[in-house]
Amino acid sequence: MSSQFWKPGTEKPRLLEDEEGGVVFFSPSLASSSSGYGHASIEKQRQRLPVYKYRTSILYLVETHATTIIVGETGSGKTTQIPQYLKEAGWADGGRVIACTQPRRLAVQAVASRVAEEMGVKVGEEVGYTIRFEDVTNKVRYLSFEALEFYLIYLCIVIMVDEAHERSISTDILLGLLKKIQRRRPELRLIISSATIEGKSMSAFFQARKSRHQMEGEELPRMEPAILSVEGRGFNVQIHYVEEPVSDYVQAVVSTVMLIHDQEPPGDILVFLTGQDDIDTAVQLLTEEARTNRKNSSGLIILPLYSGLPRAEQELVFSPTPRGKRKVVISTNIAETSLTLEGVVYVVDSGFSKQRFYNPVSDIESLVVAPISKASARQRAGRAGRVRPGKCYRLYTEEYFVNEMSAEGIPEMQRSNLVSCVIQLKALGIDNILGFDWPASPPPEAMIRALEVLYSLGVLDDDAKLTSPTGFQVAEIPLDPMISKMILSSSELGCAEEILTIAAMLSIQSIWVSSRGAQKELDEAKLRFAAAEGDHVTFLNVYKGFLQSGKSSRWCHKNFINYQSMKKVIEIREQLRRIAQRIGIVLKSCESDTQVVRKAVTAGFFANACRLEASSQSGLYKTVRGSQEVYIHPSSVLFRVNPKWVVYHSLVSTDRQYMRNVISIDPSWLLEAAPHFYQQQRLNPIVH
DNA sequence: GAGCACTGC
Repeated sequence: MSSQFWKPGTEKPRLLEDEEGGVVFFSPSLASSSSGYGHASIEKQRQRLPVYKYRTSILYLVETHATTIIVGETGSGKTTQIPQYLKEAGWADGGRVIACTQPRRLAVQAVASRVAEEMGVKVGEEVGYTIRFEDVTNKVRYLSFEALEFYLIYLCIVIMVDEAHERSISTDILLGLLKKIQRRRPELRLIISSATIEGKSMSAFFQARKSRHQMEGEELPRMEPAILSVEGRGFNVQIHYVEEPVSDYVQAVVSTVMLIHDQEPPGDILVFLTGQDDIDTAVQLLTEEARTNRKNSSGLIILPLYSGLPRAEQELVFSPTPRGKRKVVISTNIAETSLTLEGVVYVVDSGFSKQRFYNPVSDIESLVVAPISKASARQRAGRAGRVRPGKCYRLYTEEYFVNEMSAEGIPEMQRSNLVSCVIQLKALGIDNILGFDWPASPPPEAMIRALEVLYSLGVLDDDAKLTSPTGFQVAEIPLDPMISKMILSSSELGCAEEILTIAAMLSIQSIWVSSRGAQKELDEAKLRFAAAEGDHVTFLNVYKGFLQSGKSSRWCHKNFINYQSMKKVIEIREQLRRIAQRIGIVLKSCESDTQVVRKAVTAGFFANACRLEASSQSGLYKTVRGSQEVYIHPSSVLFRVNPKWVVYHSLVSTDRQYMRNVISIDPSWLLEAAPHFYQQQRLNPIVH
């Protein structure tokens, strides 16, 4: 392999889409290695990608270093190209596999098929992918740690962890695991790809390892990570700051957008705000402003963008801007990483986003508006430079950006509930959870809380080992352990068919069409399905109705139900049913006996039991466990009904703690479901 | 009377 280094070039790279996706596996090459690349035009296109001129350096660094950190913003083509370079250089020869992980599954197939196309093969041949419930390569899914290790040791030779800067829980687990595995298998090469310069802390993480024995004359890569910077976006973005801090960023957004529209040449505007509230307000203000105050404002097309938006409305932002018009998209963070808008030349950055925080003491996750990091700010700005040089207007001062804004966001690991994370590690056979070597350690309180919850569910035993069979079964189900426990209990209670429906319904965002304009109609539609027992039973009614309609989209429309969501529910339910069957769950229906359904829900969610305060006129509940003050969410069918005892599926913590998806229960079920958790004396004074 | 964004053993 050549040891030639790349020398900085002068040519500005042409901009091409950087794909994002899930897990791409390059299976061992069966066909002759490089003769399959028939399309000269594809070759040319590949060579025009910014990453191409780093090809030699990347191959050299991977050859000589155990870990290579590649820093570069999107648009470089690294996701699609680097695995191909490695394959062309022979890394996939001899039955070895090159793997690349991605944080978002939607685009996984997209990357895989794009790469397959470039290589002139079919997906599943030399290029494959693995996402939830779907494994085109048939190599990685449902493996225990031993099997995973086996897989990594004997098949994977290079693993590229893409978008590592996002620091999601799964990325951090993966990084911790890979470091562990690499110690035992020094020939394994890692590529950590990150959009931010945090490469340095990543480097320190992979550097800090115990020394290992190296055989005399053994050819092993250097252990200290290499860092390579790859240029990404094609066009400069000029940054503008405000001179004084703004007091009302929604108002500031409105005036900035109008300013751009008045003074700047054509080009779409992308605005980053925090949530639906902000966005709707801004859209309204801007629409009004455009209508009344400005003469040339007829050319503005103002569109909101957030994930809760109905599909059709979401798609409006992708329609090309008509000549003579200017599109203004007012978005949440969804446009920062998940969606890419073409044609954006101006970005307005409020400097805030909604972020999740977790309090392990109260066991409550909350969503709060918080300042973004520098890394985030850069990512937002970068969205202005995709088609030509752009401008980014930051609604905060330069002084603030330089001196006060934190360099990186807080890793998800340090601001989340960790039950799923702990069970995942346990399932991988990692017993010393508290001693696991994380890229960023989670708060010990959060770890301990997660262990407690899993213990109370009967998933872990006194030695914090997975119980048999419950623990192992729960670990097989790719859902929150409380949901999994609910499914297991439904087997004994004879209502697994119903509970699988509920589990599928709970695992998607919302089955209702969100329509602020037609709120009344939506509420009325909901009433048609509303069950006195609560939201879970209401889900069963909706599901039944959907099936009876022949899975009709018209029926959904008529009833304010999101057809896309229902299709997903059917799909997820089918997948869960397969898993349930495999782990030995008795798939029976309880017909219309809703009591057993509620008992099964209670068996998983007993920790979320709440009692209505006797004196409360306002629907105030307190959690049985921690006496937290909570309220039923206005979207629940039990809103204003306020049964005495309920369990909830999740809490939304805004100005108040709201229980979402609530079901009424009998308190005696709590003792049945978790006698160790609710000792007799804790409930007695309130039961009677 | 109210919903940042993702994923899955």
